[in-house]
Amino acid sequence: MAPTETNKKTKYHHGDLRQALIASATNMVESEGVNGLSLRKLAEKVNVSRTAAYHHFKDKHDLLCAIAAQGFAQWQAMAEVISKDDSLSSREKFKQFFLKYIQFAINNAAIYELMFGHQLWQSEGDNSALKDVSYPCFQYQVEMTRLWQQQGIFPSSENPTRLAQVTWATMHGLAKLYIDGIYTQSSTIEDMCDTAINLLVINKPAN
Amino acid sequence: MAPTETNKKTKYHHGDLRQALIASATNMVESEGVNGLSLRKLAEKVNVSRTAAYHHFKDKHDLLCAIAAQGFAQWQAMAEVISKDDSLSSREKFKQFFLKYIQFAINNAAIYELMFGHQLWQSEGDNSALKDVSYPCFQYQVEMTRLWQQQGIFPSSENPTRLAQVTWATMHGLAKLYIDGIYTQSSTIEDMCDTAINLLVINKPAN
DNA sequence: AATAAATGTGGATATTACTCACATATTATT
DNA sequence: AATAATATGTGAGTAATATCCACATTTATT
Repeated sequence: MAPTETNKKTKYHHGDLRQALIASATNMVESEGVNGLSLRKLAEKVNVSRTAAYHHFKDKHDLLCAIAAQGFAQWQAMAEVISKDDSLSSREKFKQFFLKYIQFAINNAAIYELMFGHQLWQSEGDNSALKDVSYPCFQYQVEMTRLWQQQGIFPSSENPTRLAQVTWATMHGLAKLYIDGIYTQSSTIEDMCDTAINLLVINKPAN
Repeated sequence: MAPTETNKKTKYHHGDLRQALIASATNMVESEGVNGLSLRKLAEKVNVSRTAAYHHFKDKHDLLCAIAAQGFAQWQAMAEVISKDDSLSSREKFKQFFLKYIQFAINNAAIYELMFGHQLWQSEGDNSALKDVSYPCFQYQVEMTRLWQQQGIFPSSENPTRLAQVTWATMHGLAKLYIDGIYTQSSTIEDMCDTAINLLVINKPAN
């Protein structure tokens, strides 16, 4: 997309307002939190009228869903990198998976809140866009869990979906614990992860 | 309805407006979610002026903190009942603790969201009232964890605080998973809890 | 070129949290 | 008991917000 527009100073149409809105909104959410995002301030920042966004997103909820969906895509990409890294043993892959998840959540705290918060999931609005991207994301983790069971890292007696849910729950709980500062101080996050992994994983038999 | 208002003398002062506000606000949060609570509608419901609440709570945030604090007190009471029940073995106590926690979260979903959500914890406002009640609550769990370690339910090699953090994280993650309907269907909550407990606890040695 | 569709604009509305000046009830002090 | 201080109520008003509406301009389709 490089039409002859460079010489035009003020063009009526933006060019790619939708992407500009998502990008700028993501920034605002990251820097000021979810509640720091208002459509008016957003419009100001993108130099566009207050109501322009409504031609690209049904409402604020819809815009937030788009931001969260982007977050899921990012995490999915990271997970695939770990999964396909042949230099790692299965055991190391799980550990990396766990640690990178926490790291991702911490580095994108406000986006993470959006991805997994009640604001979008519990809303009555249409969050199918969110589910469409998050569900395969979780299914991917189920598949990895299945492999980990075969490698003896998790008990093969358990249902892989349940196992994936429990490991995700633990990761999610730790991430929230850290991000919101509940029951914890920031210095202990590594210890917490170590303890969690020790508990969840079947210990390698001493040989 | 339709009370004879002619002979009824409406008092200028309410009597115990603070408690009435907390109670009614709790109801509104439970039935319509956190975002369903507006101070105006609340004032209407309690039959009081829009601004009356500001004599009892600094702002909306302050009122929400009071609701959440009440939630912590309730859970603390439930935890103590389990802990002091002599008819339960230590192992059964942990299981009960885990299951009752999830049950509490599900039965009070909106309040639970308030208790552990970013809205109050991440805010810049004063949430010391919240921390004052939630911190002892967690310390209690640490003490119980210490005992469970002595009973061989958790590895004694781990730091009890870390263990309590990890078990709380798992419980919290499962509760959120269920409540928000992320990655899960409601029918599998019991299986998920079973799997979680199996993973976290040291298996009783076959005898 | 004509027309339709997409994408922009400013004006308007309803809801919201919150502030302010003031009214009335309760209590503490004399 | 009288009075002062304090607690607790009221209504008017403000600023911010999400969203709707009628209309303007640009782009795509025929």
